[in-house]
Amino acid sequence: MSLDTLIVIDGNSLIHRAFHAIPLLSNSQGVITNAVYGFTNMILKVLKEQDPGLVAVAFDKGKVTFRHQDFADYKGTRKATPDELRPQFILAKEILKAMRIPYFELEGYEADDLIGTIVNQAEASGLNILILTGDRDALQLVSPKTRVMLTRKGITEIELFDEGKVWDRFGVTPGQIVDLKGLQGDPSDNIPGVPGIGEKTAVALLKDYGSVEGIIEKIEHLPPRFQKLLRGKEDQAILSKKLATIIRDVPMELDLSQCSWRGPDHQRLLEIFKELEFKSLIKQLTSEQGTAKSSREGKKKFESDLPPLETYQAGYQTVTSQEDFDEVLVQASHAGRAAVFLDGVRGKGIRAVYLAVPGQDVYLLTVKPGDDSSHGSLSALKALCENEAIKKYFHDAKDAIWLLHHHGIKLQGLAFDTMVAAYLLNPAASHYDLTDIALEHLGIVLPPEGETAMAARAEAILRLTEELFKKLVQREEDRLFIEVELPLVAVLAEMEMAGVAVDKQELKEISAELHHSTEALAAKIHELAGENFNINSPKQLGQILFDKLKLPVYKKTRTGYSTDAEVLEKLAEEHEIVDLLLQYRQMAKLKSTYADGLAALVDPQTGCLHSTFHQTVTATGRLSSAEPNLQNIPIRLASGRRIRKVFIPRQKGNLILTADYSQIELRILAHMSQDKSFLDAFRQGQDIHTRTASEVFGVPLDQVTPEMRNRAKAVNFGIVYGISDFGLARDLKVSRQEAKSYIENFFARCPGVRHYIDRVIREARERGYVTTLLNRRRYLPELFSKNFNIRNFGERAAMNTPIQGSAADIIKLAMVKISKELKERDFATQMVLQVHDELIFDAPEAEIEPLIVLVRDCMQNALTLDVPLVVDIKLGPNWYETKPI
DNA sequence: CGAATCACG
DNA sequence: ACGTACGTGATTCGG
Repeated sequence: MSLDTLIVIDGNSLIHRAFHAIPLLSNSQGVITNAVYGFTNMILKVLKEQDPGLVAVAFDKGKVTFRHQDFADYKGTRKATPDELRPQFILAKEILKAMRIPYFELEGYEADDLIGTIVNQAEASGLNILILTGDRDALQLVSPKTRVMLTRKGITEIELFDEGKVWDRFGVTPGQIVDLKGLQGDPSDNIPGVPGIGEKTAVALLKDYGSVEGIIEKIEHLPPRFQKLLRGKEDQAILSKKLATIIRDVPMELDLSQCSWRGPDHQRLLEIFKELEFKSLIKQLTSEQGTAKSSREGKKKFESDLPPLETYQAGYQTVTSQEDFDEVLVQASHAGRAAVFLDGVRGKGIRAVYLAVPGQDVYLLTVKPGDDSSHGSLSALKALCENEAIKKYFHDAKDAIWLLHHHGIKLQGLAFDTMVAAYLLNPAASHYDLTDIALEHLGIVLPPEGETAMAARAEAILRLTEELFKKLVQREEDRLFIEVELPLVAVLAEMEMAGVAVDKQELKEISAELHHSTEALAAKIHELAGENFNINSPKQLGQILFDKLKLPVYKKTRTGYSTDAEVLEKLAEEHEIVDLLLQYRQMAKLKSTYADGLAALVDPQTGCLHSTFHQTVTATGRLSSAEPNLQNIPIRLASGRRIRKVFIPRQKGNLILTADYSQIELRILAHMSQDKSFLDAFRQGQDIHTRTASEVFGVPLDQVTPEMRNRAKAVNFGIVYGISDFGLARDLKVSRQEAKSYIENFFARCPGVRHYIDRVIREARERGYVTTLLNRRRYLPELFSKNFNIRNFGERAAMNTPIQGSAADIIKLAMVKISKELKERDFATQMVLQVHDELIFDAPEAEIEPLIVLVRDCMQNALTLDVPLVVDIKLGPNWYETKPI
């Protein structure tokens, strides 16, 4: 803590900087907060780092300053303050009040001048001064006692200027900064300076003559070309200097004791941060509170004279004896429900159990090392979790199931998952941390660490369960949650834990082969290039192709030449290296991502890959798969398809069975649009792409050529994605004109689809969201963007989400049904993977026949549409060799 | 840690 | 006149 340090902040400068550096953020009420967020963030950071004894902020006030009286065009190039920014000044001042930092403004003066005046007085008092600003003009105030912290590009980085640094950077003393500006001018303030004189000249002249006045006085001694530039511009130079000069004697009452800083009013600050939804700042504030206690002495005053932070605290009792465990169980049993927070790490086990029982305290059941589920707290946990009559609420129940599984406990009676519920309420969020959703839905701040914090989490899960369920009911998403998403949690957990068996030997062989192919290809590529370079580096590759070999540049990326497959294919005729590159890329991808990538993740215990299926990631309702991603195993090219050979049944006598929905998205489109042609095609069992070709090209079904069918297929895809002639043209490699005519023909023959698309977009604009067949909801704020591209994106997403999301609804429903049936009927078959429209099973040969009936029935009848749902089933000794039955 | 690239539905 | 398909995850490079 430096009691004799004063920090002076240029409020206007920082807020403007932040406004332009940060994209327009807003809270859920639509209040735009980007500038005030950046401003607050920066101030907090500096206060934390410098820990000053005194702080003050200065703002501009009034439209006309004395500078305008001298020079009407002063700041003439400045644009009016944007509408999004103006209200943020008020917010910033509110925050300053909460931080108990005084701010100054005076009619007719700029922030700079107030800063100059404050600095002058503070220097006289012997204080050390730090000025925080984005405005280089402030550098003129640098002195032995005063330094300037200048924000660099963006706002996160700060550069500290003392006298030496100013000299190093500009070649002048701080006092000469105004002379520099008088000569050079400043376009951003519309200060003219002397035309023709730039930084170099100005610095050289000042070195010799000291100041603008000095130069003018000795104008005769100057080299003729400088004389020419300066003659007649003397007044302009003097005026420019005056405009750039910060005045230091603004007539204001200033008592530096006003500026002494006692730290913020945490409670008020937290209120504002909550209102503005500054989650990261809230976290920062709360965690500082947590650590402040143990930190150095200077912080003590924070504790003594400030109210405690209003974080959410839950009372809790630590339970250790067997009698108490029993008592907790009785209470939970009596209540019929309990929220469970497990403190533990997947794969390592549970450290502690926190139970929130309605009407009771939170209970902490500590787990002693060596405890297992046969005695101690874990046996109580087992009794609780395996009792189906007691409803259990979790946040991220799938993770809990894994943790429980580690201790041999099988969860029964899962009744709520706050993470999944929060996802349904807003599938667009990037994450669903308990802390974040507690803040969003309950308005409480969870403390960051410690037993109290964990107890608070259990309590929060209990309260969130009530709140989120209420919201789901309001949205009519409660059935989707109860009947699909919640039971799916357990299904996914089981799939993950079972994993899919892998032929490690085969994987090794593939890797070795790919090693040889890539090495050989790389050697040839280097030879053709005439030098060795890193083929994996798009930058180096671009230099070889376009600088050295002079191949034509069709496409550039933001950072340089594009070298993607599309570009390389165009260049194939130009140079023989190109085809080798395409092959190399293919092989390298297969090796690193698949052969080696998968091998590294095989569980040595089980010989299986245990992917994680994420249920709260996509905006549309689909699942995603990670570590490894088993939803993008190659199939399109023969070379990659081989990878599927390594996915095998877990034991001898088992087979791989796959079941995929045929054209599910287009069937959903037919159902939702009620388009005559689409309904008819599916009801007749026609090939949908052939049917579309027949419509688009105006020929009978039996005269559709493969070429026509292919183009129609792309049109159908385009419809699902939110078509554009440009995209279709690129995909089909036909002219934009031609693509456009396909689309026009399509809509002419399928008016139901056009009307459907129009309706979806209209409703999305009216309501702000779109829905799926099972009422899954996605908000699309992009529809209201002023940015053309973002708005168009919103419209395409509005068309696509009901289709993609409904397909997700249907397969999820099928998964739940299948899993239930398999269990009830005691099948040994294991569902192992889901790939969006396909399910993969590892099944004993003896079960295949009934399994086919079961799977087909569950999938085709998951939901009744106005067209049939068709499922194709294949069977084989591995995922590669599955054949239609 | 973002950008580029490429694998899937 | 804008610049373009929708939804994901992994690897690699290089600032």
